[in-house]
Amino acid sequence: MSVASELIRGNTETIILAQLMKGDGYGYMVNKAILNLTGGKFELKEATLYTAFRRLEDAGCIVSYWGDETTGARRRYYSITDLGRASYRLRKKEWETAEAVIDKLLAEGEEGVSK
Amino acid sequence: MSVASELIRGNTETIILAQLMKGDGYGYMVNKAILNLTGGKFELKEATLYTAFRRLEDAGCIVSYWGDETTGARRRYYSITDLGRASYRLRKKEWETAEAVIDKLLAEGEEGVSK
DNA sequence: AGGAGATACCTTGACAGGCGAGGTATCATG
DNA sequence: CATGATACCTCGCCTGTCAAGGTATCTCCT
Repeated sequence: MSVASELIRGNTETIILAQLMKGDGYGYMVNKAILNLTGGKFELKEATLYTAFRRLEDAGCIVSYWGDETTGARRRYYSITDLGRASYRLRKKEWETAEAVIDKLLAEGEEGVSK
Repeated sequence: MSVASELIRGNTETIILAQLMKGDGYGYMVNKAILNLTGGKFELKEATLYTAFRRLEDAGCIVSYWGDETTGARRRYYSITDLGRASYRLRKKEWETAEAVIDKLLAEGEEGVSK
């Protein structure tokens, strides 16, 4: 089952930050990494990806620089900042809270739920 | 920690369906039930709640009828349909898939992640 | 030589869900 | 008779997603 993007919404920036926690990366690479990690179940659309990078940079969570490729297409690399690392940890906690809440609420529909 | 609504987005209809799986209910009651279940951590805003009911009804997932209260404010009750029950189960599965994917992607940011 | 496909970036405009702010009406309590 | 709870509804804005379009480079096949 592929993943409904409506359910990912609000997590794209955190997902990107998680990738950058491992080291600098560029857009296309980050997207492929996500695609591979999820076994093809999920992929950020380009427009979504680049607008998320833009928001993260505007917020000071990441900084960017052009790579010095002498061959092939140019690459804009992104590096996570201290603010970005702190933001990642906060967002992850928020996700875990939301996850627990939704799990609980959705379980309400199951039969035989004991009090 | 309260729950960022951006992270709940896309789940409100499923949350409502989960409540209606337990029996007919009206808007205000459903919202209070959610508030209580989450210990005040999460509450649907009225505008969100009623537009979600409208969408669910348009989609044939629920049907509504006016209660016959002889006192107090009038109540519009909602009843889940077979289509709604099927939709609930599907949406719940989709949520579980999304949850697993996001968990995996967010774990990427942790240190000491082995290959 | 030339076309296809991968790599790599970007922007615009539309869409959909959430919600602030406003409204209506009834009832209980102080 | 004012306040707060109950209970419903709508309008218009905001924000994140994404289809569709664009640019440019490189490799591979024919």
